[in-house]
Amino acid sequence: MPASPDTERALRIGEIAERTGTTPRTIRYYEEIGLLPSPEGHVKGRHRTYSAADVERLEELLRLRELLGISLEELKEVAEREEARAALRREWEQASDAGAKRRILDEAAAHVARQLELVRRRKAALAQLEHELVAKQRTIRNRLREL
Amino acid sequence: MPASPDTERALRIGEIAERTGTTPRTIRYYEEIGLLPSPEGHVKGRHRTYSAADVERLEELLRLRELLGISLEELKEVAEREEARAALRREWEQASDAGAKRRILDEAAAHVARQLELVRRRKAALAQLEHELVAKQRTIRNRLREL
DNA sequence: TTGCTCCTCACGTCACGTGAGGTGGC
DNA sequence: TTGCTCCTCACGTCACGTGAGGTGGC
Repeated sequence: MPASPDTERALRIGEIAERTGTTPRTIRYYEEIGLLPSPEGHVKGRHRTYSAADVERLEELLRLRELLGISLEELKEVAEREEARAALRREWEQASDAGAKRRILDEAAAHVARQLELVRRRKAALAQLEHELVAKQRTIRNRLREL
Repeated sequence: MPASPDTERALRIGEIAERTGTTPRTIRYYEEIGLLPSPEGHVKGRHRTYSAADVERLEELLRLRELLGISLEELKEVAEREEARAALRREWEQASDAGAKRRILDEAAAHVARQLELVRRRKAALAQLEHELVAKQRTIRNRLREL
């Protein structure tokens, strides 16, 4: 019994689905359209196994989808950009001079700025809606007090 | 030429779609599934006409859908509840004693409270995401300064 | 070995998009 | 009358849901 090292636990699709609040079908579909990579060492017909890192990546994607309401096609672009930047980060230490480093950081900054922009616009719209609801609530309470 | 009274302008489906940021197809679909009422005096095969009040109602529904991500089935329930409350409001002045008025207001308050709850939960989730992005941004800026 | 959960088709569904072919109204 | 936009089918698509029938692993 080689015994999984406990630090890098292998999760089955049902477990990762539950942890991320989604379904196995959704995860397989995301894999099918290329939004998620085929999990490490998966052979057709056999069980998929996922790592804790996979949970985090999926969680992140689902959150962007849920909160920003972006399509899977757009989400794919986001994921690809993040993957590209992750690859760059791995080469970071050894290869790059200061100019290259600056370019990588500039790109990362632009990426984060784009997402922040979307998040803030949504937040503002929600705040507007909230204010309107609070105003309604006040009106109702005033009328109740008048009775 | 009777000339439209200008206060209650009749809008065509393309116009109301543009004003609410959606498409004619979506509006017809909402009508088809009973989310929107068939517009006042519409005969099959002939043009639909909408009022300014219709624009507001649709805008409201689209906003809830967009920002809260609720299904059309749930949206239908919301719309029906609002319709019922609007009907009650019209009867408000003449028929109801203080007890009935209180019940109507209590129901309205509960409705608004439910929506506020949803809006605030979403806002909190977005705020969390925003904070994480801002933290990332800070990290990137610090690294840039170190160059 | 028994029960799970997992697997792969494959068809169904929700919320529209997109023509096709035809009629209505400023 | 000419050009729009509108009309009603009806099929297509995106993002999965839901069995059907079968195999894998603690």
